[in-house]
Amino acid sequence: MATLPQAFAETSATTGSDATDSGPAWDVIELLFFAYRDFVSDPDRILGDYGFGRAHHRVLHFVNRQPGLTIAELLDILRITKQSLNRVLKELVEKGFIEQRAGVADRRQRLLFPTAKGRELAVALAGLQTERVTRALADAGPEARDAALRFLFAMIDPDDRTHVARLVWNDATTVPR
Amino acid sequence: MATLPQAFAETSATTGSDATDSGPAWDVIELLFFAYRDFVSDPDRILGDYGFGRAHHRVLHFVNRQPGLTIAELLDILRITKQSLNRVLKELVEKGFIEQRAGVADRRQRLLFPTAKGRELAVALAGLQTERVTRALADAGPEARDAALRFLFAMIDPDDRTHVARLVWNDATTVPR
DNA sequence: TCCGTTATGTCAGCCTTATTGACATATCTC
DNA sequence: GAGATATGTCAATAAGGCTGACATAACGGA
Repeated sequence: MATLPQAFAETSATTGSDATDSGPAWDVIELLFFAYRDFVSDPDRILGDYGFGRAHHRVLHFVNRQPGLTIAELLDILRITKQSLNRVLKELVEKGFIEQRAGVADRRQRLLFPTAKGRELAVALAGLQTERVTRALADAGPEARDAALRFLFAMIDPDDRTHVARLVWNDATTVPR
Repeated sequence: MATLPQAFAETSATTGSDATDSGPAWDVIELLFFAYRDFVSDPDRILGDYGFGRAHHRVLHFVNRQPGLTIAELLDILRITKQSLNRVLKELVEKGFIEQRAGVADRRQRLLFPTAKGRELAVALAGLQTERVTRALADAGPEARDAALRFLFAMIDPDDRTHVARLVWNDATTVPR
């Protein structure tokens, strides 16, 4: 299991796990920064080969995970403007990684689906990140997994948690209604 | 304590905590995305008032945490080019949030220090993020804290962990050598 | 059927944050 | 004194975001 520096244990023991107002949580803030910095850096090389960036990755990821996703749902997940989304989405469609189909019940909607090529790339990218995650979980000890997931989930805006929970844990694909 | 959806418990029970190659770790990947998305969004409003962006936040944060930081060290932490750093750093200096002093032993170095104003802003921004972190840790249960920290630490590139550990847990300020 | 609303697309312009490449200056070290 | 190092700077470019305005098609209720 991962060994943390002595100073870590001290801080941990001193402040305990209570949420006393003992100043900023520098350690958590910084570890989140560094963890995320390295986490998103993995896919970069592959993405470069296709002329894609991180924005494309995010779009492809969620379309792959929720086939039939609408533009509006995607905008809500990514929290960007439709103009920004449209640029990267257009490129993903042009290069054959994502397909659009008109909604069945509501034909104004454009439902987004990954192509075979799109699924492949999405899974390859997720694979890279999974390597890091898996190694980290192994490193952090068996009991860390649930705790880490609970922590990450609790970091999300309360209003959004139901929505996120549905995205993350419902395998049910978003099918044209 | 935070209640996770039924599906979470099922996945958790099914896959256990072993690192069997059971496909991409979609849940961890996505929770990291959502947690970080909301985590960095908190300071945005305040930053806007000063005409600053997230890049300024990162620079100010680490200078405040490591007074006497050199340009080279900052570049290594942020993983950006010196040109990118210089733009935001210049603005932070011009607006009186950061001061530069020549190194004592090596006068080529520019040591970076926060001003009183700089410390205030850095602490205010960290305070916002600490609120979220504290609430999340409380939500996730007392035993989650150490596990979450171990997980985040283990997500960092192995080569970088010693360096990060020094930054995060050594309270010793980086003093002009 | 008509009308207001909704889902999406698009044009134009702008900002922030990053990049590469080239070159300059001061200082350190041998 | 010579080469390496720490930093600064100019110029051009790209990626990814933004606001605002306007267009189109389809939905849905009166």
